[in-house]
Amino acid sequence: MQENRTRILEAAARVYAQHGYRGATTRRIADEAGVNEITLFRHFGTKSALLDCVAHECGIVENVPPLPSDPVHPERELTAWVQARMDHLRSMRQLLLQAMSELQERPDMGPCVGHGPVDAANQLRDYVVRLRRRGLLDTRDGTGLRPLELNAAVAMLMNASFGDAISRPMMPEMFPSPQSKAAGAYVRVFLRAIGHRPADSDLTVVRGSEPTLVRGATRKGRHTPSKSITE
Amino acid sequence: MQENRTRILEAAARVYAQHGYRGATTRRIADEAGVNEITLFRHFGTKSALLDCVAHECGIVENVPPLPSDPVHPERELTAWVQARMDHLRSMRQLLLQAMSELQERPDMGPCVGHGPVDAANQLRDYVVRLRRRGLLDTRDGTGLRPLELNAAVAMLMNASFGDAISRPMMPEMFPSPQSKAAGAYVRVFLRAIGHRPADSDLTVVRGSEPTLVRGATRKGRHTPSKSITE
DNA sequence: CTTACATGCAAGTAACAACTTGCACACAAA
DNA sequence: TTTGTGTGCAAGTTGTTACTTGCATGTAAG
Repeated sequence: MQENRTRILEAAARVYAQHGYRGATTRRIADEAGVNEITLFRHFGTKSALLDCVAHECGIVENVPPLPSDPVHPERELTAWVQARMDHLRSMRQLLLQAMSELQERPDMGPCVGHGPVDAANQLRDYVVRLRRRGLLDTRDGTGLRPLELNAAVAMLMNASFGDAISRPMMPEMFPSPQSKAAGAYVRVFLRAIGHRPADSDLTVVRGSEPTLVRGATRKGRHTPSKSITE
Repeated sequence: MQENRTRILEAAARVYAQHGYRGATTRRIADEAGVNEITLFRHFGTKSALLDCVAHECGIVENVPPLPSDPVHPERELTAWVQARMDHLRSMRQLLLQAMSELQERPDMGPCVGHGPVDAANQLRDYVVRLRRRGLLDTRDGTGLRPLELNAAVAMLMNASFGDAISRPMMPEMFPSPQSKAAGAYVRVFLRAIGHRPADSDLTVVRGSEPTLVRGATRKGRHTPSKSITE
């Protein structure tokens, strides 16, 4: 019967997200949980122990489906992935902000911001490498991006989704609207930046009279197929 | 002789940036300022009044030089601009984090995060419009970016610089290294995404055998010269 | 010199936060 | 029934915070 324990943990996460460490008083947490303040101490001993538990149990959510190991339709796949990540980030917005602002003073909440973003960036980098191996990227000399720029592009897409999820509520004018189309727009900009050349099956989607990129020299860039983009 | 007043204000800004509103106790601020705690009250009355002053006087810094109204060398100009913005953001990192995390609970510090980023985004948008008017962007049908994607590209560059300045210390693996080359990399990715076609004078810089983008159809996109990219 | 003002120091108040202790009640397993 | 466990309630302790009052000091202008 540790129903109360989880109630307290969830309440603590909510209160912490809204008020920060110092503002998350034991009284407020107990009230939010609908539990006596003493019960809280009997379960967790101290306030910091309680918030440590919160930090360690909030990082395990991360139910964003991974990018496919076999790229078929990059725009569709990336858009779904970015959208899922943004939804997830939005749901943790306040908690992330608090954890980030207090990370220096109180590294306990570190696991909360944790490795999620870093893992996601690595995932995206690997995906781009796969795209390149499949010849889906334009890699002509003088045109193909060098590792530095590819990493920059990855960072830009990650920061776009992160910043959109975190900052849009406080400065909506800065972000593309409507919000529902932002993820797709970020992905299209990203693909264009890394020189994505749609496969033949995708060319039917193109609306204009001319294809998006110059044809020919199609499989020329294959000379460095196994090179990672980590410099 | 209001030397003490400014000393208190600066100390309050530092302490607030490090500890947040609740953690910025009057005692800590007074100690940091090397001033008796009572002096603080005699000057500002209350703690919240003091921090209000901090919020209103911290927004007036913003010494980032504007983008040139007459684009000549976009990569160079944008890189300098982005670099200056990142330096500025880095210097306000902790203060921004605190203000953002507490903005819901205590909008007093709102002026601190304020309109800086929004203004910068508008500046960048205007700059892109000028680039397009000058025919420096590839605007062929099916290739040129629609307003949604242009806004997305702008948001991505803004968020890249913001996220780099704010988040790099806590997750360095996510960002292109070395840090000193990040701004330039973001700008190159951005320019590539919005279809920047270097002017003839810039073509000498291109290292490869082929020019970056297809020539011809040079001034074709001029049919909508005055259209803003705000949809 | 005197007046005014800014500051420092000592002491205290009222509120609140993190806990503790002691006792009582309910309920379930032994 | 007994025993243990989880919970609630009342009250109190200890420390901190925001803020006040009263008084003494230095210093610069009149």
